[in-house]
Amino acid sequence: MNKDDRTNRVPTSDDVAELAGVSRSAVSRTYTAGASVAPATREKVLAAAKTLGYRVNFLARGLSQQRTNLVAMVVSDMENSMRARLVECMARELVAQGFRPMLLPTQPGEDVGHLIDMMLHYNVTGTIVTSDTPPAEIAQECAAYGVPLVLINKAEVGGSVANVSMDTVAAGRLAAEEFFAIGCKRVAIASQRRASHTISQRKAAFITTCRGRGLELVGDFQGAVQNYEGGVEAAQNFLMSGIDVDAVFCVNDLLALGFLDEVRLRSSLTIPGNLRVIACDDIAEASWSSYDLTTVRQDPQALAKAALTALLSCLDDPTKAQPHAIIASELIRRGSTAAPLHLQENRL
Amino acid sequence: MNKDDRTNRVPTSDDVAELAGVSRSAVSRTYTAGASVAPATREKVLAAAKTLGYRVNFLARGLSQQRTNLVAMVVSDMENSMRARLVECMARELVAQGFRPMLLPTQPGEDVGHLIDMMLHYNVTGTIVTSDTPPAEIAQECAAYGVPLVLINKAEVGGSVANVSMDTVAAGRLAAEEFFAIGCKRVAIASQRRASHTISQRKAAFITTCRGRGLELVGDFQGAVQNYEGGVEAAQNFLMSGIDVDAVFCVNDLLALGFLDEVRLRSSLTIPGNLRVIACDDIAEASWSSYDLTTVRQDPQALAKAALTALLSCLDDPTKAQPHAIIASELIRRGSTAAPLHLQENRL
DNA sequence: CTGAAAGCGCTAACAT
DNA sequence: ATGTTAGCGCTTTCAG
Repeated sequence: MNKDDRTNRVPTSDDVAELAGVSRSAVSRTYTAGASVAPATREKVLAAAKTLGYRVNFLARGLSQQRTNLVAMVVSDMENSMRARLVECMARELVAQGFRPMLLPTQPGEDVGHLIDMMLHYNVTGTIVTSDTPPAEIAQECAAYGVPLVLINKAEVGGSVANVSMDTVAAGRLAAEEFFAIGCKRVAIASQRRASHTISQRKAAFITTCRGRGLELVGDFQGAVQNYEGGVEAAQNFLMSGIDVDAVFCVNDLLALGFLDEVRLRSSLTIPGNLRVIACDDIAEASWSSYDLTTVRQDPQALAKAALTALLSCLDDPTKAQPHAIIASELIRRGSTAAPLHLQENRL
Repeated sequence: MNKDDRTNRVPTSDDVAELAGVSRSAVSRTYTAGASVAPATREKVLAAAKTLGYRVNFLARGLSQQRTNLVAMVVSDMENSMRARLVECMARELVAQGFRPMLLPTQPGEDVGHLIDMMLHYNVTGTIVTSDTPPAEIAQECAAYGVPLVLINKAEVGGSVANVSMDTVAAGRLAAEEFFAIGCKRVAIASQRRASHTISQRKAAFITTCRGRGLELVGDFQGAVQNYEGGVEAAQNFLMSGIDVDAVFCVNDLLALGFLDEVRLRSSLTIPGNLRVIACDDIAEASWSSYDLTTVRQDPQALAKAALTALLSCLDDPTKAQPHAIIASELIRRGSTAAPLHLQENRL
């Protein structure tokens, strides 16, 4: 009567052991890859577990193994569908590899300390950061507590932390090359005021290539934030400036959509007739027929896979050099840069 | 030398106790709300903890308290920015209340058993489902293992499970009322083939109200899925049908965007000139100037808050009746239903 | 108010 | 191959 009042409780390995007539260790071994259990006992255990509805408690396991397999995902700005996709891909990859993603949303001005607390309280096995949050603090704490950290599209911290990012240099270059190829002469940039490292790199590469190709850079029109509204604001600044421009390089798709909408709403400029536009990311909206935006694709799945590989490498050997991966960029040509007819013929 | 080789390890309550010259219990009590600790010892503990960089290990705590505060969020279809927002809001709410969201992405055809395994392995304190995954299995398992479950926008299971949803009936009604108010006569629906419960309710309410107001329902044009491509497909079916229509009710915004784009691309119909459109959700894209879509707002934050309230209620007293909440809907009037001039005057 | 001791569910030496 | 034992880090009676 003492042991049987465990009615309706979630079963433990003890319960299974008892029912199967073996020891707790036997049960444990049954669920440990590469342990030595006799097929017979293994069967008994599995049978007992099945009738009881037993599942290993990973938290208890984590406690004794010192490894929870919980991975913190620090994320901000999920409004941007690029971010949302990345989060989804990342979560999928993690789950597929036996990890569990703990979603930690941040906001730009938020207290990072709180975030760190949360991860450390739960003994996360690793951390992945893909937010606009300054990761310096996080990096420091993670290092102090021995938690592997992987940064996605955030190289600010320098070489000291594992990171994975798209090829930002190629992105800027591809855009400039394309503008050159379709015969543009006077180009501009649409960006956000407080540019991140990624954005600065894209811009720098774009500018360098423009110089090399003899394209004249006539302006950098900015919005406050890197989103739709930022694009609207950038377009307003562009239109007010009255500057004559052939082509605009937008630092990301979401901003580009706002830019396009505002230009079409407030001016008589047509795209690609009077103005060609290239952006970065290739979010779903970019391919919608209202936008049909030429863009430099950033593959969220590839990014997620690479991030996981980096994490595994850190886990495997923490003393090893921090891995750095760069995901190839690819130009996706769409309507916003449809070439003038005489050039289209040339390109056949 | 035996205890001091714990160099560079993450500190435990034992370490803190030793440094503070108290027992482990004292340390524990310091971090337990409403425990009785002398202010003096409390100070000593906090000081020691600070110098050591100690944080309570919530997993170990969870093990002894039988409560992890981990909450599983089962999510599918994050492409839809409504979902992405909801996930973000939900995660924020959870974190704010001391829970930690474990993100479990699913895909339509995926194995639910695997999902359940994952939650149960980690002894989640609760589960929130906002996916298109049939929750019947999940509901069953959660009930079997005593894990509180809250469904968002999924009432299929009936009254047996806690759920929170927007007012779908009002949504359909508001749309129909508005079409009536602006003088439409022949209305249609754009939807997806395999309609969920939510969608069916919206449609039913729309149809009922149309009947009541004497609006003629002339068709239900469908796409395969409830997304942009589904909207495109629905529009193609609509255009091919050649049926003359005043107004179209789209079952959600994302689908509406595809519908609008395709209609504008493939026909000479203008919106709202020849065709008025109302949808549901009020995602960010709906307000973009390319779309300017009238829609019935679904407030993700309110939904998230309500879901959390429901979860807390279940946690508080599992025997209590499962809470059901309905979030009010609101019609957001935009350009896609701009009324004819003579009616606009009437409405001043 | 405080410390000792038992226990949460599991794993990992160590014997056997 | 299997059972015994000693933890993993923390909370919580129970004495004092």
